[in-house]
Amino acid sequence: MTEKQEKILEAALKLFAEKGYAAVSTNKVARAAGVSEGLIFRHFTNKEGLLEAIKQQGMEKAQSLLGSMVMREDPKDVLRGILAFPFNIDKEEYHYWRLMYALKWQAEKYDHSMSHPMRKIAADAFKALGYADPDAEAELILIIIDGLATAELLRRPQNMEAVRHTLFSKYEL
Amino acid sequence: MTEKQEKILEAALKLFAEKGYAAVSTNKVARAAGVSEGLIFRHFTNKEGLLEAIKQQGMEKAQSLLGSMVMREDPKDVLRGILAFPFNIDKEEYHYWRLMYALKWQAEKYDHSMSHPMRKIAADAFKALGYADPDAEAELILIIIDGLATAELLRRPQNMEAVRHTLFSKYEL
Amino acid sequence: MTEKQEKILEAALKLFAEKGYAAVSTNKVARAAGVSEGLIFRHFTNKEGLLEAIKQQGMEKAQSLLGSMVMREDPKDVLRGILAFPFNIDKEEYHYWRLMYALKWQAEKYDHSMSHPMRKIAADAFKALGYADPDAEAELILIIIDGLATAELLRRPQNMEAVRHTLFSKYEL
Amino acid sequence: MTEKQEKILEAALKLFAEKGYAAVSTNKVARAAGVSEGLIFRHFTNKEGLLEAIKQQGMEKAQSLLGSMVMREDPKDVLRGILAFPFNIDKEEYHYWRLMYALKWQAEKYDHSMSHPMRKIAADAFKALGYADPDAEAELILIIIDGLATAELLRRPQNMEAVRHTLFSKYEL
DNA sequence: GATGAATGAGCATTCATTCAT
DNA sequence: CATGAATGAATGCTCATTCAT
Repeated sequence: MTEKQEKILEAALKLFAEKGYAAVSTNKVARAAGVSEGLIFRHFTNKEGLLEAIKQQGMEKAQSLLGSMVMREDPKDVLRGILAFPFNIDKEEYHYWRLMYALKWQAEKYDHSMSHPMRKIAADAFKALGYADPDAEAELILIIIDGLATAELLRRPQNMEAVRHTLFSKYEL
Repeated sequence: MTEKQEKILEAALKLFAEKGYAAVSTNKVARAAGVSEGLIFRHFTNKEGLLEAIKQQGMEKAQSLLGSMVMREDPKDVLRGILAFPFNIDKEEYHYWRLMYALKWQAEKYDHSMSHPMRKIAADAFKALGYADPDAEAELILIIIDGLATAELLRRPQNMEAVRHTLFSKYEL
Repeated sequence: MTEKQEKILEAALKLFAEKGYAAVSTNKVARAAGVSEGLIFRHFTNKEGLLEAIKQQGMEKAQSLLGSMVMREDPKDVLRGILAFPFNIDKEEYHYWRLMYALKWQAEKYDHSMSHPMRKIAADAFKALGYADPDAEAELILIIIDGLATAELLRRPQNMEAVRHTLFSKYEL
Repeated sequence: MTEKQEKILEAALKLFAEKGYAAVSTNKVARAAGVSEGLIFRHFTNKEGLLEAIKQQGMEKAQSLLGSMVMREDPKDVLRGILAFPFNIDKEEYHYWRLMYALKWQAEKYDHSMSHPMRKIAADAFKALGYADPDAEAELILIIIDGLATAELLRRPQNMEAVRHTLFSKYEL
């Protein structure tokens, strides 16, 4: 991965996240990256190839995030870890998650299977804690996480700490 | 509103919701509506004007939805009404809500103030029920609704009824 | 000629003169005339038909102008009459002459034969006054008139009265 | 300036001069230049940018023309130089001057200040020759030049040599 | 006579992509 | 590896014109 390749990925991620994949031209990406337009195609074949590379890069980040959750033994710790995600999206990852969430809405561009492993982990935790319907609880917790991440990525509400406290109380965490 | 005008709105709503506003050309809208491309501009001035007309149309639906929630007296009924929304998105409104949720991610195209009134209603209900931090509870419930609507609009999970039951239990509804 | 027909001609003349025939759409003409676009075509067949009608209307004005020149007996009076033209373009005729002069530059749209009769009249006057080369003098005077009209229509120089005096001196008028 | 850039400029100049700026589409320019339409915009940004580039190119020609007039010492030589212009528009410059004169009639597209320096030079010459009203004489001579150029560019009268002789006699040149 | 909905071709411009250098 | 000239299809939009009412 050359320096210019990274510049392109960085610029594309930022622009795609902010304006949307379809609304950003390769020309704009090239200019933002300080690179000739042709270079994008030499390195990534396609505009879509560029998107794919960005997704790949982020998938790795997501995987390591997921890894840290499974490691815990105490099921409450697992839930704490899972629920912590939307409250801890740091600046570096902000653009990436914004793009991933935005892409969800664009039909062909998104792979919905990504959240499957997390659902399994959550269900196991709820089962261990003796919840009545662990699968539904897992589904709900994933849904809540999506809601929280959406709020964090789009509106950045001021009282997120209070929300977090309220939510954690409901699960006695 | 002529017949062709409605055809255009209908086709545009469907396409914008499915593929995203930026990814759908006016040409495609015209063809889907069985109409000449020029007619779109005669009636809606702009591609953006077309979007605006769609939003307008949906805003009215949303307002009547909101209206029915405020009318209730029992705060639990209010919460039931609010939380019922994502479970009751019927076919007719499906495209509209998908578009609205998708547009959220496209910066300039979305007005975030839309959810303000609902937040107020929810906070009042939680206060009446003696919840410790009604504002945080209201924020959380809006976030959960966003998560639920997203799930319903994008993935249509099979166990939504179980999720609904699990969620309502948490609020003793 | 109905009232609306006249409104159309008036509006078209003004717009064509100010912005140029090609740069003005029939839509703009209709709106400026307070008339439906279709009406233009009912009355004038074509956008070009509209232009033709305007030219026709003006041709009549020009002819009556020319007529008044021929009537004089004294050749100096004839020259005075001819040369007076560019200094006496009144408001009502301003738009018409601006359009005619502008159209000259647009190839197919202009009939150059219009100035023929005036050339003849001028040549006769110069011959009567004993000028050495009456034909060349006539050609020159027509050219000067074009220059004067151009100045008057485009730049409206402040010292036109002085110019007029200077010019008339040269011909001892 | 690549070869294709020059082809575009050349073709655009010819077409704009013959049919008028507004009446010539970029598509026609591209086809006449044997070039893809997109290339016009890569090199000149705009259709207007293309016009601007043409004007720029011609302005330089005009400047060198003007330069040669100021150099003369004898005021009669100066006048001869100035008046010679419309009689010496050679083929290469023909299209350029036709375009410039045509643009005059299109309001926003023309900069009227271009003739200012020439007016000053002419006025100085007439003053040196003891003419009664040098400013009016200068204005008149510019007007005559405009008339002559118009005739030359639009009608190419056959007896221009005789006209030239007649005119020069009036100024004893 | 008059309207305005409707059309299809054309417009300036942008786009993703290719390729010689 | 990197550039930037070049392309052709597509885009949002405007145009002159038609036609049912």
